[in-house]
Amino acid sequence: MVTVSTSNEAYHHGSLREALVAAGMEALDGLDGKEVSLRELARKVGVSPTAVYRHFPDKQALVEALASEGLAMLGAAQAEAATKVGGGALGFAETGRAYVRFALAHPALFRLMYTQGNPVEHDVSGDPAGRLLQKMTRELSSNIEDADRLALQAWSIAHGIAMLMLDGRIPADDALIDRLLNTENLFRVQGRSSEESP
Amino acid sequence: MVTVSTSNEAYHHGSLREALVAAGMEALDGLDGKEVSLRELARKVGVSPTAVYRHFPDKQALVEALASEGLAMLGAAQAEAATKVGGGALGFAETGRAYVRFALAHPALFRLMYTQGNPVEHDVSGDPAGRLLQKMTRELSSNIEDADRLALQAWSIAHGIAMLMLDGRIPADDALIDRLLNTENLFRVQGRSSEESP
DNA sequence: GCCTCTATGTTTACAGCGTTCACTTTAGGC
DNA sequence: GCCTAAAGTGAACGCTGTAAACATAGAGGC
Repeated sequence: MVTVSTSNEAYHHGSLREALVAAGMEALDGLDGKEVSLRELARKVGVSPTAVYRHFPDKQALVEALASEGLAMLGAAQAEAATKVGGGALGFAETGRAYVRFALAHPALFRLMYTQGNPVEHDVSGDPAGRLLQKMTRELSSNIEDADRLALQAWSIAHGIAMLMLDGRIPADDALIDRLLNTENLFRVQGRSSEESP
Repeated sequence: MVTVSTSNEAYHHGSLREALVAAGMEALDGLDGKEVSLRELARKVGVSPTAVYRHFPDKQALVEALASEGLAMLGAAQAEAATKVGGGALGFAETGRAYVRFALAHPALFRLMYTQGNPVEHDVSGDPAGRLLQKMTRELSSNIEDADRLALQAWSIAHGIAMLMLDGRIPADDALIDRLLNTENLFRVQGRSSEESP
């Protein structure tokens, strides 16, 4: 039973949707492997399973609501991390760390955000974290093309680290995050690879 | 109904396990979002659902069998791609491309390999793709520490690109794969970031 | 050549899931 | 104060993974 913020049992008053999302976010903290169940959330909120369908067309829609809530949280965490060090290139690096740390702090939510969430299909407008990333890289780069490339690369690295750590492929170690996010060494290898090309 | 390789209906003869895995691999091609069902595989093979439990303790074990089959396929694809260009640094770069291409070619299998598969928990011995990666990076680097760092970074980038493309966050475009895997530009930004640090 | 034992299958059953349909309750506008 | 539309309920369907009891087939020992 989740105690909804204001009036305790004031359903039939429009708060069910928010209560479900709140219960969902709460349920997502603590279970990583298993996925959240619609009936379980209904139970937690004290309502019959079918009541959910008055507020969401199906489970997918409920899950997407959780996903976009998560994206907002992530965006906020990144923005805070960036401004705390004064923005700029240093702030940009900090958003990467914040990204991975967020994933480790909320494994189930993070997974859900990217596997279930509305795909945003190459449009960044509905994704606060994506918007911030685009803004920062465009400030750092001289032209938009470079900026967008950098944005996708940075995103890929951070996302890869996060996922591999969540999946237990790489130790979920804070120092390792820093070591991997620092990509100075990659230049050498890339250069060598170019030398060998005909 | 999947037609198992040798004798058509020679169950009760030890081929059920292989038939199930084959049916699983077949089922995984063609469905991305949904996950494979134990009962469905049993149906495809023409056997009752509970027969599966004579060969796998539970569904997870069956899924892990599929995962390790997938890891073997990936390792083979990468090795082939690397040798085709003559190995070396160029071959190393090629394994990255092969990794992402494999993910795009077998989305459901790839997801399953990394989210469900036996975590290998930081031990690379049961993972052919991981072994190859370790071998190549150690050949490319002067010391083991640099090599392992490079390995994890390269893995992270490729994995991030693959996942973001599978999840529809980034266009699944072949040219984009190359653009993102080429990380020469990252050096500049990283350098700037260092300048600003106190 | 028969008998038995074990590996491999089947049947039935249970609890949980998402979802549909028909129904009831409730709150608010006239 | 009624009436209507919104919101929640209950029963049911087909699906899932899994457990327990039972059936059968084939190999090995005699």
